[in-house]
Amino acid sequence: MTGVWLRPRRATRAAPLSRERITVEAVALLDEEHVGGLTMRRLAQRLNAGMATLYWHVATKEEVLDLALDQIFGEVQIPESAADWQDGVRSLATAWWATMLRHPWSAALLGRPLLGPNVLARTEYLQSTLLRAGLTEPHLTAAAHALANYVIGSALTQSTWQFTDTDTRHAAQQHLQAQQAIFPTLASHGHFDDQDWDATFDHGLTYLINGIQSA
Amino acid sequence: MTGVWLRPRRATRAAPLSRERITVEAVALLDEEHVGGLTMRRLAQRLNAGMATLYWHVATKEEVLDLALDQIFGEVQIPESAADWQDGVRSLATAWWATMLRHPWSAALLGRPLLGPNVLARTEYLQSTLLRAGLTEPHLTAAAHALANYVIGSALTQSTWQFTDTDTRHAAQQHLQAQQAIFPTLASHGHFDDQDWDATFDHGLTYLINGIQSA
DNA sequence: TCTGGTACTAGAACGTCGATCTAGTAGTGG
DNA sequence: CCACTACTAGATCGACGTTCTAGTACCAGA
Repeated sequence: MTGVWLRPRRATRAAPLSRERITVEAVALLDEEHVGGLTMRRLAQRLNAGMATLYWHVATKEEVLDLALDQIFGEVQIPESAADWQDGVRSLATAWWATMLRHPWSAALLGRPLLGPNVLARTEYLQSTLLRAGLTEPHLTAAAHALANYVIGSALTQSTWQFTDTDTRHAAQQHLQAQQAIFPTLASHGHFDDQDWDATFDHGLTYLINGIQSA
Repeated sequence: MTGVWLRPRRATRAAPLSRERITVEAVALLDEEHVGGLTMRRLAQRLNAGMATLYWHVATKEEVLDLALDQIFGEVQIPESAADWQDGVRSLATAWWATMLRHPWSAALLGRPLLGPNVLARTEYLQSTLLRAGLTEPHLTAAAHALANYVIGSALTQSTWQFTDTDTRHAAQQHLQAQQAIFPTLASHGHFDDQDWDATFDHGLTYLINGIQSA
């Protein structure tokens, strides 16, 4: 070769992989294809990398899921100024719930300890808000867990329902109607009917907050 | 051969498989080895059957999980007589929660529609109790879902914690202490400390019931 | 007593997964 | 120029969910 200009540029390390890029791509993949669609192979492929490259940055698939889960909790906006603690708690809980529904796969991934920085920051806000509201033990712990568990449970059942295709939903309703004699209340009050989930969530949250307030 | 008594009994179809036996064995296997331990091969082996035999009775592994999940909800005792609706609701919710913790894998399986007969029967009790208490729409739906979601969320977070080995739990606590500057409330109030989970659950349930009552 | 069909069974096979192994290459500090 | 670290590709492994092939036991009817 006679010179730099003629010699093909050495394949410049294309786009070095990083834990951040993996996390972002994992979230995108999960958003598009849910939990079952995330395989290490597909993730590596989308990142234009091989398997070993992926495993260089990450020990297991579980780690990828941990990273993806904490990543989306970063979207939950922490209230900057709230009129009172009820307002702050309500804002955080609602934002948390909305984020999980925006990434419905997140509910299916919850069976793991949540220790990422984003989760901790939001839990810290929740607990400190309740503390400033004057709650003491054991109310503080109980209230914080109750609120978190309510949000998690709501997001889980709702995103499950959201993932169930329309045919199955209709079949479920008919299944219930057919057994009207056994489940009269469920059948007549349409437990599985499509409904205003936002309002139902907010309603339940109000019950809980009021219950905490008057304790 | 000269007679029935001397002729060896035709290998009587050893122990014909049934959906019930599969369900029971699946629950046992899940109890012993959690979700990851349940494979169709191992399940078939424990039933002294081959793969095709298992798939004759059941279409997919998902079906097995659906059956196992509904099976354990049969353990939840439906209150026969309750002093008032608060009492009935509290009994059901507590029994539900306790059952899920007795089978901690159940929380990880929740991301699926719950349409089995046992689940429906308990949901029917919950909703009919609230109806008899005088709740009307939209309170009826909101309260029923709030209670169910609280139970589910509590069982999920708690069985997750229960599955986390002691070392990891200690590491998590130290992790939190080390970041005391960032998460002061969590660090000082020991959000991840071992605690009386029963009391915490009951406390939160009281908040919710009181909130519903005064609505 | 035969015959066809249904209920049920075993074992091998297929494709894909998470994870690892082998075998490197680009860039950096000495 | 050399060794070292950071990083990469592709083949490979064992296990999984599921399906295929090839039956066997039993029952109803002829």
